[in-house]
Amino acid sequence: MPAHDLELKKTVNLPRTDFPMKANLPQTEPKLLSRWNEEKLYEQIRRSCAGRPRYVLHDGPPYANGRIHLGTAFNKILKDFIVKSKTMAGFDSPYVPGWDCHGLPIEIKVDAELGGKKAEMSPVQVRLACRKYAETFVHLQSEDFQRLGVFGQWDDPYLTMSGAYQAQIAEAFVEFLDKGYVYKGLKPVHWCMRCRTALAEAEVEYEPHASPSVWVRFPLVSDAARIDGALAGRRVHALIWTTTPWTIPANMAIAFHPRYEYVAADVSGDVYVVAKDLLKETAEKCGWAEAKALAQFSGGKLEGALFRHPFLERDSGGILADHVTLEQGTGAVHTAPGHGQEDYSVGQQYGIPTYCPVDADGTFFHAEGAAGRLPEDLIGKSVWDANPVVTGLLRERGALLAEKRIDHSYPHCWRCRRPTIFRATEQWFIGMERHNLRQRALEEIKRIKWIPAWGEERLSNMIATRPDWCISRQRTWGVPITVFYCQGCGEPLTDRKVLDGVVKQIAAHTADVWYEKTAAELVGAGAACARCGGTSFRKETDILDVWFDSGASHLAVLNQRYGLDWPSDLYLEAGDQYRGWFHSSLLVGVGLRRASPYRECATHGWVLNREGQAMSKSLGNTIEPEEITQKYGAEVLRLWAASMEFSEDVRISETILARLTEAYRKLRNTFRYALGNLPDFDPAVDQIPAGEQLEFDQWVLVRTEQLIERCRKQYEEFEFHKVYQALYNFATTDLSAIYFDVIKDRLYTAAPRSRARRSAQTSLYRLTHALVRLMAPLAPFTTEEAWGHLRKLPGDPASVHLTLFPEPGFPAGGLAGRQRERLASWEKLMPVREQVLKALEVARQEKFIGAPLEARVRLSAGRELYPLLEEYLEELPALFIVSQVALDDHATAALAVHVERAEGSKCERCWKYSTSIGFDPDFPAVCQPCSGALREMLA
RNA sequence: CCGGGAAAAGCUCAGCGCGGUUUGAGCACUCGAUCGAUAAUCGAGAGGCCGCUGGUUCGACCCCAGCUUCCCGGACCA
Repeated sequence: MPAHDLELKKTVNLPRTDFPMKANLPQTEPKLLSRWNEEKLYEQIRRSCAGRPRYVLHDGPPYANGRIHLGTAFNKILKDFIVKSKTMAGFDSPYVPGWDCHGLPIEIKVDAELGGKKAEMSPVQVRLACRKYAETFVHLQSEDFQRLGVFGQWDDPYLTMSGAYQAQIAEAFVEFLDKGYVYKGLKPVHWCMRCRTALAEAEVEYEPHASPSVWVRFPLVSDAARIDGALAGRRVHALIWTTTPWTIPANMAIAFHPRYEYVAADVSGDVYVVAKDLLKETAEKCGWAEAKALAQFSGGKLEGALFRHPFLERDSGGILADHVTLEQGTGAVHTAPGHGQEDYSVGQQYGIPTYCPVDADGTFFHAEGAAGRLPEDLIGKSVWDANPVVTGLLRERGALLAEKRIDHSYPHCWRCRRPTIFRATEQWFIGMERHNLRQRALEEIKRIKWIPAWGEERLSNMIATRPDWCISRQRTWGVPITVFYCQGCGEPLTDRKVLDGVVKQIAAHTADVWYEKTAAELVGAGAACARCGGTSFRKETDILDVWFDSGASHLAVLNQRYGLDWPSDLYLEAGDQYRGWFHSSLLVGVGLRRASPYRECATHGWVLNREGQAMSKSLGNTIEPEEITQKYGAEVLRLWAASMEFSEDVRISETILARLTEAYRKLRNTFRYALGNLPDFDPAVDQIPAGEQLEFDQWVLVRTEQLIERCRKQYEEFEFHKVYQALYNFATTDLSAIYFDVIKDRLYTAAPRSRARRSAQTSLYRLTHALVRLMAPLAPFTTEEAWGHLRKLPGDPASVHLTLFPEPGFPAGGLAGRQRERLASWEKLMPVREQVLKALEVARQEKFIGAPLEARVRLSAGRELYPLLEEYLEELPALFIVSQVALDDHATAALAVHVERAEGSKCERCWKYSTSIGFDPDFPAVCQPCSGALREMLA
């Protein structure tokens, strides 16, 4: 390169900036995070929002067990989008994160860690171990979430195991009790008779087991003709099959499927009602030589029929249930509500008592709740020993038609490995019909805004059909059900004053106080049993369902303590929470506050892998958030979350992340280009009023205004993927491909302080100022970095996260209406530009030109376009990035583009071809405009 | 099996509350340009039985029904 070229190059205003091209996110993000921490940025944001209208997103507590996964990361990032965008839209939007700390999964993990030691430990010691376990993961998860750039009150989150929260849970229970929602009832649960304990689903293991299966007949005692005329006067029986003969004493009903076809089969005089499709198999099992069908009818006919228990003095009614199947048995299902979950729920529907004559040891006793006294042979016998006794009784009465051992998988206790049983135990319930709770909840659902709309139907269906809420668990790690029982008569003590006193003690000492103190200490002086006047009590040992804990979060958190209001504006969780948190929170809200704790409820989808399948640890197809932050940076993970339509299931894969990394680079380079061309631009003095800018620079500002409008609206509607696409398309198309490319010549070659260059810089500055803020909720790290490199206007805070979104009128404010109208011309010129670029491409393919600046473009156009092109002829070379543009006088109908070699020679400074090279003797190698610029620079 | 949801270029998304020309964008891809945004930038091109099958209609990606696959919750297995 000749010496004078070097000299000329120095006079070109090339970009320079400290904003690096390479982000190095995994290294730079933690630095920014610690800076934000030191500066207490979240608190600054809170202070800056004082007095604004409030917008409360109430955080659903993740379970404090294990590290975060992509699902929880996705959830938190989405919440952060909402909180940050609401804040920047002018709301006071605090974010108080929380954790769900009680419950079985933790207790089981701790159990496993403690092993045999647990037996020697007191409940308080076990609870302490659970608390420590939960604390560990609260801290780990907190760090993980903060690493993602989620802003919030991390130094004071809500924990369901804190004393205050536990007291709130207990208080909520007491209120439910006081208002009359709570009752004590029986419900079958997995029960280990050796350990004398209820077992959760997670605590039973299925192992092979041999059971004595039996076919038993129940004679019909109601009018057979009502089932079918052909049965009048016949000896009709229902025929049931069961693998647990010992539950026959607890039989209370016989269930039929409402839509299946049944036949009444004559077997040597006795008539048996059996599902049509199971007749053949049943005949084989029972050894019937001949079974003649007398009648056929649908199961619905059997509802209300009465059958006599084979050896007890009571009748079992015919009922209808969808759970009856045709896979095994007879299609007539022995129903013992005290010993089976489905039997129980169908029993509830028919108002059949949950009768359970088996005690905690698994032995029979004379229980209340059903007619017919058990034979003394059974009393005191364990259920396993009772099997032969029952079959013996059945055989004696001629009720046993067949018996056959069956090997099947059967639930066993995970501790002692013994087979378990289903046994009705006393449980606490919240009655869905009490005070019309169900109906009121359904009404309330209609008032909530659901995003997406189908959420309403989904939760309504669940609430409409759910059974009463069983809120008790036979566990240690949780909030105790704070009820006492009279030692004398067993009556529960539910005196509100006493229970309120307990709540206070929990608030002061955590719920451990329930286990540390005696009943007498907790009750205090002066309490007496309402029934017998007794003054000595024992404590309830059950704890509350953890869904009750988290369902009460709105009571514990949306209050003064956290500076929040009840109800919240929004809940946002994955779709599994219709069964969980959305559900329990609504019931607690409607029950205790007569309204939903959320005005809006948004759902996001599940995170799936590349093939669209669920990720699970057992399949080993998971990607950890930490992996992504370490390899790509949290910003890329956030862009991933932003680019997805979150209401549907979303996918993640290496390919997707690679794309996003590239998109990230493009966005970053957009900022870099703008910042690189602004080092000598002081917005306080160098800005040109919009009305005095070049039209093309006005045009890009108006485009920016449209972008602002769109983005603000889409943030408001939580359509983050549309914000992302809008921002990204704007950066790639409007800016990189068009505006930046076109103004490059002016920025580089015009005199630094010329109006032409300052006009472009003004647009660059203003659009960057807007763009950085628009993108801040999605990309908090990079926008903060860019903001730091952008010169501030008076009033601009140090952090972009303390700013508001740009107003739609911000970029081109001061532009007169007439000027705005003129910009429509530029929209019309854009298609012309596209055609010119195509023509240049053809010329390039033909090797007629290389760089576009070697070209002169000759246009001819029809009547419509010609005047416009003529008007803007001066601007066209810049817009097309060619050296010259000529316009043919005889206008053709359609636009035609001809590419010619540019006239003159190449200016060594601006590289455009010109006939004015050497015009200025002082600068012989440059064109006339360049010499002018050079003179200006030297002056 | 029941309740809810989803299916469109390789990827991420528009579009279709009001059915009507060959369905769009960006990225990725291919080819080319540039070497003054340079581990950047610009241009052009090629990619789609709009999951399948029926129906309504003069006409369907769009409306209706059924099916297939996937996801969430529940039931069953127990």
